[in-house]
Amino acid sequence: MIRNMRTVPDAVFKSLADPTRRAIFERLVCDGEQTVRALTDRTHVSQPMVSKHLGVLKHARLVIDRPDGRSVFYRADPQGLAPLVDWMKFYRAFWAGKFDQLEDLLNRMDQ
Amino acid sequence: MIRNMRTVPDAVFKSLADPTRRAIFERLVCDGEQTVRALTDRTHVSQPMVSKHLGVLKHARLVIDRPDGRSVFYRADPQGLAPLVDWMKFYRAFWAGKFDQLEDLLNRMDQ
DNA sequence: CCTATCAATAACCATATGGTTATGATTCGC
DNA sequence: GCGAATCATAACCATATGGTTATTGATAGG
Repeated sequence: MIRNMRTVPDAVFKSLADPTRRAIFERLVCDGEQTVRALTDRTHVSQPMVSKHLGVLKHARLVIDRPDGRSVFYRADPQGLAPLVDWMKFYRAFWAGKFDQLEDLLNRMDQ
Repeated sequence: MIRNMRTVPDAVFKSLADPTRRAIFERLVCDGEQTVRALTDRTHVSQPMVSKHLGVLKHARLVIDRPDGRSVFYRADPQGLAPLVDWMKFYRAFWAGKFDQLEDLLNRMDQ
């Protein structure tokens, strides 16, 4: 349980720490599978940078790539957020009954 | 709603990206309020570094400090995780019914 | 084929970041 | 009051990181 917190892949936290990278991830979530080109056209950074960011996201298993011809399509992978959810679960369990505010927040997640 | 994703404070994501900082935060969660000294004794880094990390966590509103004499006690603030929860909520809403795995994970958060 | 397009790599740069030791500012115990 | 303890800041260093502009390696199209 507690050991879980240590085994959480750093990669996920590090990946989501950069706003540009989050923006790319959000774009993939909202607009679905897209090529590097399409993503580049919608960010303010260069194509190589987009490729780099996608590489980081891929390493963290937050996105999945699908090469097709000379294009490479990327899509968000929901399972990639599992480590984050597990990490939150730990705090929820620990704080249960102690801090009502967090409890409320997590309850509202279930609306 | 979608705008929420942009207004999420970077500070929280950036704070949690560093493993040493997460370790300090986890220590505060598990063991409760502690002085800088106590925290320093339980990490492998120097006292100034612990102070710096605590400064970052404090800026992200993940911890609260309480000076007392020459000691300064720090404790974790549950509300500080709210931005993270909101961010997750967005993905839950977006993926609801689409990706069962994430749905299951988030449902299990409510046990 | 020859060229244009696409994505990844290389080479490079500036700055942010995590770490250190030294110093300062308070406060406590004697 | 004086020395020791506690924490923050300063000064500094090495490396990681986000960014750029070439360049390369494929593939698609005329």
